[in-house]
Amino acid sequence: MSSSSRVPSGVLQTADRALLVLAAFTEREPEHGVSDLARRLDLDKSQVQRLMATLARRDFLVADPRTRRYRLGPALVGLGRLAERGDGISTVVRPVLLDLSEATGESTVFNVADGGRYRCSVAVDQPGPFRYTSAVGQLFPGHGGASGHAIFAFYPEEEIPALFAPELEGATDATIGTRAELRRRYAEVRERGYAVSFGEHDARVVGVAAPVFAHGTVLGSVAVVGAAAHLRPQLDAIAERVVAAADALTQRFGSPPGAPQPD
Amino acid sequence: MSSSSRVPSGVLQTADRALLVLAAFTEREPEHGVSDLARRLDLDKSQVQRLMATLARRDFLVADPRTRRYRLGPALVGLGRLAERGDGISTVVRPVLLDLSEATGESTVFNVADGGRYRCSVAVDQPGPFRYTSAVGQLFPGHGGASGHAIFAFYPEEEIPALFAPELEGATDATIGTRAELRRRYAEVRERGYAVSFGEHDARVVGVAAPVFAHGTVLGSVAVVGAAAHLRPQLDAIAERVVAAADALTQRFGSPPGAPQPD
DNA sequence: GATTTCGTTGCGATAATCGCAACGCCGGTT
DNA sequence: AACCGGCGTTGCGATTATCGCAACGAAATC
Repeated sequence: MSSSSRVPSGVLQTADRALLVLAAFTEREPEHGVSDLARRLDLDKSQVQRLMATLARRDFLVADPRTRRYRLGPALVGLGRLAERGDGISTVVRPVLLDLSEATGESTVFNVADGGRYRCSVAVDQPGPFRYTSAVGQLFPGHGGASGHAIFAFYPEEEIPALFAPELEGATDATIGTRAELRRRYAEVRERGYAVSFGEHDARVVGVAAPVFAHGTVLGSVAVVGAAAHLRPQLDAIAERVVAAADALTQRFGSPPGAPQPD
Repeated sequence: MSSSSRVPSGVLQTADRALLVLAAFTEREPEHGVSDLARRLDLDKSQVQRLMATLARRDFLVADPRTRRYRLGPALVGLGRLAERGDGISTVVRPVLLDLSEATGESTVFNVADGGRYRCSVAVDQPGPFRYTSAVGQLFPGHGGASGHAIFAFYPEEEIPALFAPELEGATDATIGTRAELRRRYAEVRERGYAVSFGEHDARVVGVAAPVFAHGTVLGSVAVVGAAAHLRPQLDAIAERVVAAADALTQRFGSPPGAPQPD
């Protein structure tokens, strides 16, 4: 063993290390060499080489023959989509939403980015004066709503126009505001860490949303949606809870670089 | 079994089996119990249980506490998206497209489903009379084009209306034809196994596309796009090649149910 | 052209894994 | 109710796959 890596008994070390190798790939570092990763994971070169070869054989990784470095492979694409579609996610997300819903007394949603739009993935409805019931699976245009802002504010700025292009044709400026205004709102959201929408659809409905990241990119957002009268007075406290919930999910969807999973 | 499973030296058995466990999940069978999988993979219950526990600890699987069965977990979502974004995929796809492009003398594209649309993922341009140059990253409405038909013809029929809803509002019937006609075309595509579009965008451009599957769902499609004068005379031969290329990619993105990966 | 760094492979000691068996538990059946 | 079958889980010893070291050739760097 290296040092403190006591595996909690019943965990297969070799398989676990293979998962650590996969988790090492992020948006900022999408490719790794063998020695590279060996140092980072504090494992022997030979071990990492064999792990990566094993992963590559099943197309979980692919080796760029030119650079001899590895990238995430096609096998993960299909699995990722299947994971997204199935309700394994809701098993993880729902408890978090339930907590948030209970703490705030309002409905909560988990939305995931989908092209330039976002899709309602998991929803917890809180019976209240304005029953805002979200339809799981429904697609929303990305440029609107607190959820949309919380997601796309963290996209690379140059990708935004292409993503929104299909929606923006034919949309009036009144619907989405000018590009410049959208960019300004995104800057605000990035600074605060969460987005607030005051009744873009319905004046009495307020949304508060925070981004969920995975491996360095925005994956989706957690939102509280409820009556303006309820939410406005305690906006700061609620925003804090929303951000906390989103951060908790970020941990589950892919640990941020440098923070190993707890034992 | 232990007799014939000679691992090709340099492959870590335990890690490899963990990948086999992941690959066992499909659209048709999105959840598995321990004994269930143990039988299917011909491994001991205890071994599979430890594998799944290891995967679950890193959130690659999640256990439904009620049923005690496992589903694909959130960690795969982030990885899948990252794999889709990075160009590890093109490392695998490009050689296939190059072959197809060389064999047909036309441009080839690999498109992936994205919401109700599809996005150009990898493109190989063949210089010709009509240089049809595809922009990687570009989004197209799902109801059009051979690529779109090859993809969405294999979607569950009940999902189609919701997926296309945002595009269909404001679109004229002339653009997409009636719903009934679309459904009829999809039936054709499913029967043949590939889709042909005769100049929907440009009368001189013909597209031939076949679906790529992963774990039981359509992931995207491979298409040949070229001058009608070239393609029409040899449509059958080209379609056969397109289907072969798509099937080859299906193998790499996730082996279809029942067909284990070769050693 | 020298030198470092890389990815890969061989091999023996070692520790992790494997398979068996037993356990407690739940759900359906008798 | 008692029974039974199947489930997921755990302990444990023999075995075997794994690990770390060292060496190798090739490629990149200076």
